[in-house]
Amino acid sequence: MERITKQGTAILNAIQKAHRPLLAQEILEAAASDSPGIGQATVYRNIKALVEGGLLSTVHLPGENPRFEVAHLHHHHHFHCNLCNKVFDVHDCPGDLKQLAPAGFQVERHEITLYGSCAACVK
Amino acid sequence: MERITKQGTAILNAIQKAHRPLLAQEILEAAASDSPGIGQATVYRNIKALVEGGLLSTVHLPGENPRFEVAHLHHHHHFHCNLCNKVFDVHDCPGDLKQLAPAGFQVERHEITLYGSCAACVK
DNA sequence: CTGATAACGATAACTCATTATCAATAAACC
DNA sequence: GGTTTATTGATAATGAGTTATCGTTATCAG
Repeated sequence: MERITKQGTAILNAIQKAHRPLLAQEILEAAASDSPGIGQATVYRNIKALVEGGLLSTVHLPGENPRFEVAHLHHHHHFHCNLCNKVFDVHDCPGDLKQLAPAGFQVERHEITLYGSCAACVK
Repeated sequence: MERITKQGTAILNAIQKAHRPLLAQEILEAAASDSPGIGQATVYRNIKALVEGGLLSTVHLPGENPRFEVAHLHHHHHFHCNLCNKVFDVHDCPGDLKQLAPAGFQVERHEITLYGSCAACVK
């Protein structure tokens, strides 16, 4: 990705504007409004390059395809809306969960996924 | 699954003895010690029937293939060992996490995955 | 403006888990 | 034990997501 292209700009823009992790499919749809006719191969190519370049991070939720969001270093979690299936960042965290693990287990990291209805769907 | 077969018994036995969620591949390997030469199609067939029959529950962890464990009703979480890649049940829970979500979001459920080293790998 | 070539789009190919097919085997009722 | 047929095992097929291919297009350095 040495050159600046309309498609690449549309992809990065779509992800930056979303403020939430997007599926490859969602990125394609969002980027298509800026760059009509954009191909899915282009989306995958650009995502891959952006992840490898450290600009994006990959978000895995249980039983879901990977989503992508702008890499931000601070620890956070995710909320999956059961109605619209969108995923949102949750910036709060219950903190240390080491004490949950059985004796003898060393906890290095944790992932929390909340499920329910997002603000837009509750209305 | 109207008949009791050596393979079916080996599969259910393997899962019951594991006391942790197993991948289809792990079930195949464990059942093979009771029933050598057991085929993977048989494992998938039996797993499917056991899940549909309510005896097994499916465990999805982020970015992982489904695992299967004996269905038990109580709320619990999971621990994924980074070294041996086995998954263990975590029977403790921090409790209500509704307050983590942004304002306007309704939390119905949560999933927690802990990552680190299991007791066997720590030694 | 022009040439070199990176990136694109369409589509074929690939990966990997899972499911379907089907002849052979083995439960279970007689 | 014999018969029926559910189940098995080997393997082909499937499905969904992702990646490779390749001719075409468009970026950008000169």
